[in-house]
Amino acid sequence: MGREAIVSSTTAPGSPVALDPEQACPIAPVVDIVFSRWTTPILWALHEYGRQRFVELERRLTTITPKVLTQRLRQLERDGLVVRTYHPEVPPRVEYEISELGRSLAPLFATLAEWSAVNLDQVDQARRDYDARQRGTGRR
Amino acid sequence: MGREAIVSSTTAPGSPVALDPEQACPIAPVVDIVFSRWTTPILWALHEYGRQRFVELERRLTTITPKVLTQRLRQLERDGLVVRTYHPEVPPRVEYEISELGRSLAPLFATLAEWSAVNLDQVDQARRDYDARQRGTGRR
DNA sequence: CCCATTACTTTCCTATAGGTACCTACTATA
DNA sequence: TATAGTAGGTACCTATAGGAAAGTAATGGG
Repeated sequence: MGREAIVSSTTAPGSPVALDPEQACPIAPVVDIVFSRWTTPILWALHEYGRQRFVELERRLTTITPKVLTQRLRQLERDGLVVRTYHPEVPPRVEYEISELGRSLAPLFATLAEWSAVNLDQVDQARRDYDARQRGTGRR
Repeated sequence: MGREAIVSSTTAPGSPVALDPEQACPIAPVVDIVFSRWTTPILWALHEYGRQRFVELERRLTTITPKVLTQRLRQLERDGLVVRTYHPEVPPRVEYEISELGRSLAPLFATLAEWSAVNLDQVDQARRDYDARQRGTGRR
């Protein structure tokens, strides 16, 4: 999600007040941090399967490239959501696990999983209905 | 997020089992539907401020273009999360509101807002710490 | 006539996350 | 020697969501 600064705040009377980004959508920064193609699955895997090595994550998240896995893990480490532990061994041994802060996302993930289980079918159905409608009359 | 089909499922014994996308991250489809640059703020505004016209949303979400607003609203309508109501008037009057299905996202949004309020500062702090560490020693 | 309102539409461009393909370093083992 | 393991690094390319800028249609009012 974008992160540009938006100057607050006024428009003509009677029309909606244009809001600064925090009020426009206070959850935008979290969404930006946690939800993307690979960040979410990485966090999910660490939550689900616990502490593991780079190559374990790589295998588990089958189609991810080492490049992207590295990038995402670095960012997650920087955000404080993941802890990286280096072991001076050969072959190299580096382990990743969810941090305290990262673990605080667990209720959120649970809510998402719940919503997914209960409602995704309805989204699919809505899409089918919408597409059928589009094939009939045009938009009004 | 990507949605490519991944063939399940086996690797050598003792190593993590590569999973199909649903098990790899069951929340990925929801994330794909709900969380993006403009989808999330649109849903948030409709939840927060209720039924409103295109131009009201546009003004509220200050920097969004009519093109993108239209696209996102179309997709949200298609997903069944938003209801569009056309009024045969001049000037044109079209209103958008959250659907039943869309309203079921409210607990999720509340959890996100809560996490945001409580934890974003820690993310900022973690980033500062990480960056300071990077400026000191290199990575080990 | 011009300007205003509303809800879009169209064309072209940009930014960036991710993808592709190759590579490095350091052992350990056959 | 080659191959294996691990954790990455580098250069270039691609796909796509979003951005920029122009436009349309149908009134209504000054």
